[in-house]
Amino acid sequence: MKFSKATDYALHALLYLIMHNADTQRVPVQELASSLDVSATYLSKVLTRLVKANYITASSGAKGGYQLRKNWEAITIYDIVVAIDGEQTLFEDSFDHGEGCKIQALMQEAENNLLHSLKSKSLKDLT
Amino acid sequence: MKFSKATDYALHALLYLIMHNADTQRVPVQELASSLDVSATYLSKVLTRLVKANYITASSGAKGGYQLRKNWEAITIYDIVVAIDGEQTLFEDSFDHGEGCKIQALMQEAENNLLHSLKSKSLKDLT
DNA sequence: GTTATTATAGATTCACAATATCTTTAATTA
DNA sequence: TAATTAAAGATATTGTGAATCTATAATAAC
Repeated sequence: MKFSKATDYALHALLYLIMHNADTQRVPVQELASSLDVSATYLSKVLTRLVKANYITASSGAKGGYQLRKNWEAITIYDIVVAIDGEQTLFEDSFDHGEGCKIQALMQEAENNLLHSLKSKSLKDLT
Repeated sequence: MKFSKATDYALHALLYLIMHNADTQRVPVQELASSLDVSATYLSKVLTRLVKANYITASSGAKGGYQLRKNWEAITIYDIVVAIDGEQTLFEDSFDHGEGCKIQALMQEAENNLLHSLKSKSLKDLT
């Protein structure tokens, strides 16, 4: 019952981009990695998922790096979590008790409260 | 970002106890394990945590087994989760950004919504 | 008391996924 | 062409949940 480190890395990297006006500038992963004091190649792997999901852009070559998209403020925390960790549900019931399983219903409701909260917050709220 | 199987096992074992009037009768782990089709020794380890936390009782020897306590209806799902998985927080921030870290605040709030929901449901809601 | 039954504890193994590193390749700029 | 940077692939490392096995302790029935 934990979020992944990768999600933590992603959120903090995004925060760095936001704080450094990276909607107009590009930031190489080296800079991000040393700022967070984590492995650059691993962080790169994480950020690539955000690129794939179209939440940030990346460009190779000199003066390249990662960059926020224009609409970055609207991206929700939920979006980031899903892009990194996937959509796996928090509670996987090993027992198939069918529709009426109250345990599953109950856990599902709790999880929905979490997800709803994550959906209600966006990157704008980090500023 | 998942609950443990152990919690799943525990909840379903409790449900079995509830459904079999185990507030007056004792149910050996063998019966529970075969009902859920899981390892008996492992399930025993899980249930022992509930015993330690005083949510159920156990007695050794012939005619022994696990039994609900009188006040079982008031036990919340949160209680069970904590007894099994511990109180570890869902989001462990690797970066110490101090009090003002908005990422942490935000994730904490989302997590609180989950926990509040788990606290608002009790074993009585499984009946 | 003896035997059978049951939970508990300890040690250990197993399996798998997250995390991390290394190396190569592709893209881009100067 | 040379330098810089992201992406991809392969592989290693690690941590830990899950599970098993064995031994011990407690209890009931006889």
